[in-house]
Amino acid sequence: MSGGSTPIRLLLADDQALVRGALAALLSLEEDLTVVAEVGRGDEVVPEARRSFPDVALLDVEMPGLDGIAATAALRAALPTCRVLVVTTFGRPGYLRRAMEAGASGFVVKDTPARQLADAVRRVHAGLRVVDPTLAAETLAAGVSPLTERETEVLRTARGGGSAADLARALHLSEGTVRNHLSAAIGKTGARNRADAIRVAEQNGWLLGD
Amino acid sequence: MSGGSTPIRLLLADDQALVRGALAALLSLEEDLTVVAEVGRGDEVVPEARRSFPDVALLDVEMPGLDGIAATAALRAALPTCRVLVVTTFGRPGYLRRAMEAGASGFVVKDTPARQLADAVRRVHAGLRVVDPTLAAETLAAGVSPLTERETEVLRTARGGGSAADLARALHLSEGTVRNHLSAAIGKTGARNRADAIRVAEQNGWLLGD
DNA sequence: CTCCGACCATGACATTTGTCAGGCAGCCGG
DNA sequence: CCGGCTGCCTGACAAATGTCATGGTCGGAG
Repeated sequence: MSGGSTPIRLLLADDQALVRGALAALLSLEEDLTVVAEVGRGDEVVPEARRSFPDVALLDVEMPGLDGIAATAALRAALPTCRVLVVTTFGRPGYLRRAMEAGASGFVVKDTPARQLADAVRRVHAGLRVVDPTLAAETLAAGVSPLTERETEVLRTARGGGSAADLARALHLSEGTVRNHLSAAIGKTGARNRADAIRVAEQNGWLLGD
Repeated sequence: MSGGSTPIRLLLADDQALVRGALAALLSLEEDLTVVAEVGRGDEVVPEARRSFPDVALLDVEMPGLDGIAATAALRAALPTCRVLVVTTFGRPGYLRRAMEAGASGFVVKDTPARQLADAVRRVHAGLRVVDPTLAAETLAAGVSPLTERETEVLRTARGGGSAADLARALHLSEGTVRNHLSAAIGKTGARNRADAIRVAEQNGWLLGD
């Protein structure tokens, strides 16, 4: 399969060192793959990529510094020839959508069989797109976020657990306005209360952006 | 290090197939270690262990079927000679305490360096205990759960997101009583409201039991 | 036995939260 | 220009949530 040609150069980004190292070990077993860089933070992806010039970058979504989606966009801008394969724990529908919009070539969840990962890397490197079909269906079903910008912002701030008055102060709004945005979000998500709405929105990946 | 003696037999349990496979690849690089079984659910640990007789079991905490703590206890009861090393994503203070109480010999979080994992396995196999020192300190600081049995039960049920009336019906209590338990929990956790209290309790691993 | 403390349970009360109708600004198609 | 639409903001009202004082039960210490 690999012949004698140059191996595919990989960059790994995952905040859990153990997983990162384990993935490196797994992928290094393949003759046609070589891991040239590992980082543990999203904001280290581009600087490291500039040094090591990988062909494919495997990025986790949940990372400190910069999330995997933002890192994808930054990397695509800095090194357009480098393909991105997003490898994540949670198959949140919105994650897939955002990742593809940011320029990722593939999206794989961490409970896919280990043997398929190397193939996914090869396909991405060959210019193909790789997505979990089940997840793709869910993404289409869930659709794009129904939340308006303000609603999203309020929900995101509300994750901290503060009261409506706290949110109002943080966002420079009236307390009533905050409650109204929350109410709208509750209605749109089909939730029963504030906490529930936050859960639903998070599960669908609607709280990602800035 | 390994010489010519029999290698240490390992069982791996993690719900994320990719991580499981990657860990297997990582550990298989060591001459004195051999992975004899892999499972993706907590309730498969004991049956599989009865077949393959591992020397050390690496268990994740978050697993479907049976959580890693319960699996630890079950495995210790079924095969007392098999040591358990818990490998988890979250360094929740309560997790460590519960794991050790359940009979685990070691506790490692997934952002420890990959190279240390094999050593941890060897130490556990040799009868030593392995714990992340930072986490051990946090555990002592956080102390044992201050929540009473009922409070814990109410909080756990409240995770679903239902209203106080729903909880009252589910637990066969008066609505006022439910609110009172919640209020007590809020006070003890230092939280500002119900949702916040749930977060704090979860972070500390106080919501594990049945 | 009696007291004491811990836990559980309950209803009354104040605060917070969720809902609603309505006002304001921008934007688009006619 | 105008009506219709969407999103943002606000205050008033009803419903939920959180707090408190109180009483009941059980088990251990004195």
